[in-house]
Amino acid sequence: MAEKADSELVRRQNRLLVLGALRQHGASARVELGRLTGLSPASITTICAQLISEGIISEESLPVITPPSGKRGRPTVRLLLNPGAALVLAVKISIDDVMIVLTDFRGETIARTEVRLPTYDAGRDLFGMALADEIARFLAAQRVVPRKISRIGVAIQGLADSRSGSIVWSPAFKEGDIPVAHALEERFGVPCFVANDANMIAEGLVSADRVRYGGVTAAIFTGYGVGMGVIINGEVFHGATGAAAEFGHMNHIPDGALCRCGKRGCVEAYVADYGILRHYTGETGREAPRSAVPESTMTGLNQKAKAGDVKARAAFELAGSALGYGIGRVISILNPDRIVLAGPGLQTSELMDQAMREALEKSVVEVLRRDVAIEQVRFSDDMIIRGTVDALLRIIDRDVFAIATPQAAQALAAHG
Amino acid sequence: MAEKADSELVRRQNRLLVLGALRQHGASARVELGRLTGLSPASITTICAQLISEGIISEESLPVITPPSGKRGRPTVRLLLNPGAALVLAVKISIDDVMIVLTDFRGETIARTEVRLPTYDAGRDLFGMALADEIARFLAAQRVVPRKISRIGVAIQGLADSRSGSIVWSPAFKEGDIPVAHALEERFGVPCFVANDANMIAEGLVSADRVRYGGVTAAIFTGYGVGMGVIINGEVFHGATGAAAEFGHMNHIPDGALCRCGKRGCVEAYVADYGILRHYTGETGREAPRSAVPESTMTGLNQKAKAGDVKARAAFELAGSALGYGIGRVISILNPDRIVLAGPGLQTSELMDQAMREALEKSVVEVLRRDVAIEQVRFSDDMIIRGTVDALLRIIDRDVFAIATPQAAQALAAHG
DNA sequence: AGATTAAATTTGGAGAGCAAAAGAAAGCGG
DNA sequence: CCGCTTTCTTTTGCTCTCCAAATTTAATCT
Repeated sequence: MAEKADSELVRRQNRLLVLGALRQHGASARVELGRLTGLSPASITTICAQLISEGIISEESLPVITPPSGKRGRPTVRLLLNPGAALVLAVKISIDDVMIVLTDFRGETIARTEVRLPTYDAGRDLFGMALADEIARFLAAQRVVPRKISRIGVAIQGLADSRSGSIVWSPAFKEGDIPVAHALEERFGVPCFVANDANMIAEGLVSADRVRYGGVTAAIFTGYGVGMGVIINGEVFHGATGAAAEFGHMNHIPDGALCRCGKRGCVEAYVADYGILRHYTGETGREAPRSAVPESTMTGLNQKAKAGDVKARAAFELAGSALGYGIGRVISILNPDRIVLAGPGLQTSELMDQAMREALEKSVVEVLRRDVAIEQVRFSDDMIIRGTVDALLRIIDRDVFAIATPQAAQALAAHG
Repeated sequence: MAEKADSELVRRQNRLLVLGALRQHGASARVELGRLTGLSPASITTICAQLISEGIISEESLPVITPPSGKRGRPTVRLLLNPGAALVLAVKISIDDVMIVLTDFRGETIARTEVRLPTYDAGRDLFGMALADEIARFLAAQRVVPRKISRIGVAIQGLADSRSGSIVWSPAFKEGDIPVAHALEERFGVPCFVANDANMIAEGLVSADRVRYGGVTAAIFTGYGVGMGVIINGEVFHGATGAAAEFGHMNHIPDGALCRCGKRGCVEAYVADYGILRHYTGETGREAPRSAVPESTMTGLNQKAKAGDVKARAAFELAGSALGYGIGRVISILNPDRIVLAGPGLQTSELMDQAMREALEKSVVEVLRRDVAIEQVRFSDDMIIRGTVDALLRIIDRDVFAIATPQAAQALAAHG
């Protein structure tokens, strides 16, 4: 059942509203915050005074000589998130590679690094320590005291367990069930989460456009792997254990092509780069390659298809069809109002796009399809880190700064 | 973004908490409500006094001569939902058949009727009126003034559109897009919703056991059709338009068996009674039968399978396999912590159950399956109406009675 | 009958938001 | 140049909420 409500909850909620408005709209005057949140000027004044006294936001310092604004009335004083209020650390783990990004409370990047770190052959018990070492080295180089970090978020390909903070299964690791969050929390004394990379991209989408992606959206990403993030009422849906939206490993054809996960017939085994390539060369039964397929290979294959190569065309059509059936199954279960497709594959191959739409028409009744907007979005690798940062900042807003500190409230009351 | 919070929201939330506690635990004393809701005795007193003055709840009237309770201290005064606070009307539409149930605010049935009403050949424009006529007749017979009804809920097989309140597609109707809610709202001046029957059963499950079904649960119902209801954080998930969880019409095999919906390869075309029967007789390409398969037919088929009939065994195994692959796909997308299976098919056929589990093992990696509890629940036809009533009452609690009427508050303040 | 126990209510206070009034800081206009 | 207007912000006074603590109520126990 829901929580009981009291005045503390009211304050928490309204502080969150103010922080959210500032995050979404950038520097804003108090009147503007009033409009955005629906709160009265009086309440906005009180809440902002408290947030300022806590160092979470600050008034914009105007230049000494104010230029004529051309507007009458008392000039607005814009408020902005205080960059130094918190630091967050976003980590993206790929095969034998780690990207670490440090941002301030506004989400501006302070420093970033990408380093080689063995993952595939890393032992279950040692990886967390190795990652912590790498992060510690990065922080030391940046002269940042670990304690100053407020949250750490780790994005991975594959299955994450949000409860235990571990990597359940990932193509980047030979072993499974690798604990990560606990090791980082121990080392740095900071809460840490582990999540699927596609879910993090979805976090980024919500942050970028709350209106567009605020309903029920399924965002599907194709490339070397296939991932999905599901947004329900503006919140990324993680499922019971954090493994929701495993679109890539949803079965497409019983006893079908072998997938990296060891099962047969997964969507990924048809739609991912390596799947398309395998179907072209005709070796679908073999284990998938470990290393990524070079982009040039896929571009080349695409050109062959365009030139009329029958085998290449068949491979792309098979991929498009699998994707279409997969999307159809997602529509049947989730009834989304929007499907976002991102990934190099679709953008380059009309063949695949067409096969996808045909499969959708064949497998889903029109009445279920008719209200779903399907759109393509440009994908960049940076979206994963970006989304992880967005998720981290949202967590801090909600779990840390929305909660009023009694000291600040009292201090404010004492010498108003 | 979320709503702003104020004292009115606090009251609303806490009143809802009290109503919810009374609904779930039945008659309870004020102390008990305090324990259940986490509210202080003082607040409980105030809230209950207001709810009583509004006629929503009432104190239990004790017998004139109180028997010795054996307990010291001031005796508890139990509070209970006032049955007469509201009336709700739950309607279940099947092929050429309508069930109407009138219940009080506690959910106790006041009257019920089941009448023949042509649906399959009903015109799109006339059905709403015809249904309204039938309801009006029922209410007249019960001497209930339509205005006394607070909400109407209509459960249907097939696709409902919650926004327009219409039946988008249903096996009970030849035509599609049949408006229903609007006609009833016009006639009776009462808000009305239209929803899928499986979603209503899911509502019933949540009401019956909030703890068990409070996480992410997918409840799948097999029988003449195949349906699913998805529960996320204790709320039934309806999707963008109210058509979520269309498990039965999710594709299983591309270009597979013909389904009632006109597409090929839907789960239902393999798992529903008529699907199993067709596969036994070998006529999977034909249009599905309109009328329901008699239970005796399925029991007979089951016995044949047990006796070793190869074709019967194959039909059940095919059904179980389709169900297993379907469940696997649901697990991949939703990552539920619980799957509930209900329906005569599974309970009677171990063959089907076994094939289902084998398909699940073949199509979903162990790490995704391991945390999902799969349980069987006895299904009764009454669950649909029961769940619709539960949904209606929850709506009334939240949207009507949780909102404090200013008059009542003032009246209370005026003469203590 | 008085003591004990437990439920419910009353009282007084704190914190929240809001409407209305007041204050602050700019441009405008004679 | 100085008052007027405009607009943003703060202050004031009020109401609403919940809660802790004290009080009242109504039973049993001794």
